[in-house]
Amino acid sequence: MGLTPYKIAGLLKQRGYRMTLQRRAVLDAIARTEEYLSPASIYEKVARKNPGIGLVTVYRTLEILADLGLLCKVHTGGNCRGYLMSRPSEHHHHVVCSGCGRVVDFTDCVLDELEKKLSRGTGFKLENHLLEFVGRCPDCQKPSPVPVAAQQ
Amino acid sequence: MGLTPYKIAGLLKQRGYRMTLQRRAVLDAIARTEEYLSPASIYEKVARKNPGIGLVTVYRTLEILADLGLLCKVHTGGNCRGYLMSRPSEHHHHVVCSGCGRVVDFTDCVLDELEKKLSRGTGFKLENHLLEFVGRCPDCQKPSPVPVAAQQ
DNA sequence: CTTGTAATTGAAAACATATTTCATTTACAG
DNA sequence: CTGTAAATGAAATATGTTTTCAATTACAAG
Repeated sequence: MGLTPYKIAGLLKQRGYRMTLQRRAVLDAIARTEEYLSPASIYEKVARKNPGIGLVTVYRTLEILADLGLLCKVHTGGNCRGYLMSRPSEHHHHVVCSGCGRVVDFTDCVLDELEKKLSRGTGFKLENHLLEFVGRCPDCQKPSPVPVAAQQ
Repeated sequence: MGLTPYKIAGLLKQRGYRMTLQRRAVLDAIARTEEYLSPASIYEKVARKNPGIGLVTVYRTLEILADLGLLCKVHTGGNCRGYLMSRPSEHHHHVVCSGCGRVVDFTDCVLDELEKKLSRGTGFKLENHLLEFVGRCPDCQKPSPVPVAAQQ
């Protein structure tokens, strides 16, 4: 499986960033979570164990992690600002649970053929794409779902 | 082609909504535009011809239009709050220009097979998906691009 | 063409979210 | 240890969206 918080610590240092208690806490919170999280919920999670940490620090840490390519964004959940630790570092997409926010990755992206066709058809020079599936995870399909965590 | 502002006026009435000058203006602004627009840029566009209109009214109108399924959202542009008049009413996706925001629709969505596979593989009951391509439209590929309009 | 009324509007305030500023603290190289 | 550049937190600011409420308006019914 992917990057442990420990490995990431090294990565940060390599890039000239320092490893602080606060960054460690943010990393831990995201890494140990299967759902995507909003900045506010990351802050909440982190502040529970580290009272005194500033929301600003969470935002700044998120910016750095995103910059290093360690975070994925989830759009299909409400506010388009859901963050998630990047599991596979190669090209991948997400299946997101509309109940609990849990995210599963998949790497078999079948869009190459369509992309070529669209490029020919529209004249666009395609650079990127966004693909997410939304549905109910097995747990949330049960009568009394036991969600990983209530997602706003 | 799709829905004219005129037809939409009828649709609004059918649903118990009234047709006001302000809603008309918002509809016109969106319908005559090829790019996706943010609430703020819609307001700006509308206010140019209708000074005195409130930004609140734009938000409320957008909510109604979205509720009626007449608007599409664009995520790939900066803020995930880009709105666009829904052209084909059937299932479709977008190709978005990263230069000018122009949007082209396509209806051949090739995700059925992948969806089935993912559903089997993950146990998720899939409900929906989000697919957008981003690239440069022919105009914006030119040395001195002549974008439809500068996007925020 | 009136008239009554419920829907709609705009201004201001409230709320939510995100970023900047700056003095203080801290990680860590030397 | 120590010096210093990086990082932090509080407060202020900025940006985006929603709520509240009195005044206005669309339009159905007479």
